[in-house]
Amino acid sequence: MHDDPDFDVRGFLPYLLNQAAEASSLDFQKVYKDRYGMLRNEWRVLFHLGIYTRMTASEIGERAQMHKTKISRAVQRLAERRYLIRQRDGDDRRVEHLELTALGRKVYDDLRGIAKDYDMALVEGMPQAEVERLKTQLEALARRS
Amino acid sequence: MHDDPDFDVRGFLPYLLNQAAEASSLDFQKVYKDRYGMLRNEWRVLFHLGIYTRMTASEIGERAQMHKTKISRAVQRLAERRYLIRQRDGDDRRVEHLELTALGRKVYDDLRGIAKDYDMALVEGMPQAEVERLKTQLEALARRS
DNA sequence: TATTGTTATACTCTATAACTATA
DNA sequence: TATAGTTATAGAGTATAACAATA
Repeated sequence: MHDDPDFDVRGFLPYLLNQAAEASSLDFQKVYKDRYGMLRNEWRVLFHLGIYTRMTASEIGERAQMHKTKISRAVQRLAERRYLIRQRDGDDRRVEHLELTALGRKVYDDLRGIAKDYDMALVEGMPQAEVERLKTQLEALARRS
Repeated sequence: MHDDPDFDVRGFLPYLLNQAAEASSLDFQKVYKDRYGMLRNEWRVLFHLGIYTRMTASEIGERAQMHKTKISRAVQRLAERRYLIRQRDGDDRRVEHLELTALGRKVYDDLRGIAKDYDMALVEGMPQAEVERLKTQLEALARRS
């Protein structure tokens, strides 16, 4: 075991994923931070609302695999900045429906455009089919465990 | 741009990488934390010393893409636990050479064995060639930007 | 009793500047 | 002046328990 040659920890998947995630996130992180003063979880909530239009915190939690406390704080800050509005549900008053404001949508559109360019630059020179396979594999890993 | 249909932020690579990294790291994190009270950067320094036997902090920094302050603190805690020893360089007394102790190597061997099993479980059912390609792609993304 | 969302708290992780001791 | 490594500090990110309001 001490001399087991057939496993190199440098190729340990969680390690490689972390390195790749960190390196690939850095520049984009600066964009939503410097331009809009947003944190990562706020960007995540924002883009989910950008896609699904109207969601509750619980729904975002399921989709984004985020704990409710993260969402609660992200929503609060996004509401302060007038990027979203909250509407109490009429039937179940524990629930809040969330939607982007016009301003929030502008921010989303801007960031989505930048994300798109950024994404393309990351996989530059990589055949489209490989990109698709990579993303599918990452989705599978994210769901696993 | 508002209605640009050809980019779905859910497939944004930094996002997918982060989700996959986080999900895939969780269980293993518990092992080095609960069993040895180690933090992530300590595990990283430990396994680099496990592989390269004798390194300076700067060398680890280059290999692992870690800032010197992270290494400094990780080394300190590993030294406190007697997992490594530090030796001043004779020629240049600013430099310290780091090596695992017998205890440190035991810990490394244990964690490496667990990492191996863990890694295999993560890619279970995936053809070996695809695993290799995935890891190569992640290494490339980690080096980029 | 269970669920939606909030608040409090502690810990982990990162980034940066300022420092020391050597060179 | 520059480099190897340390210390201080603030901010970002996570995890968990306890809570209020509602069902």
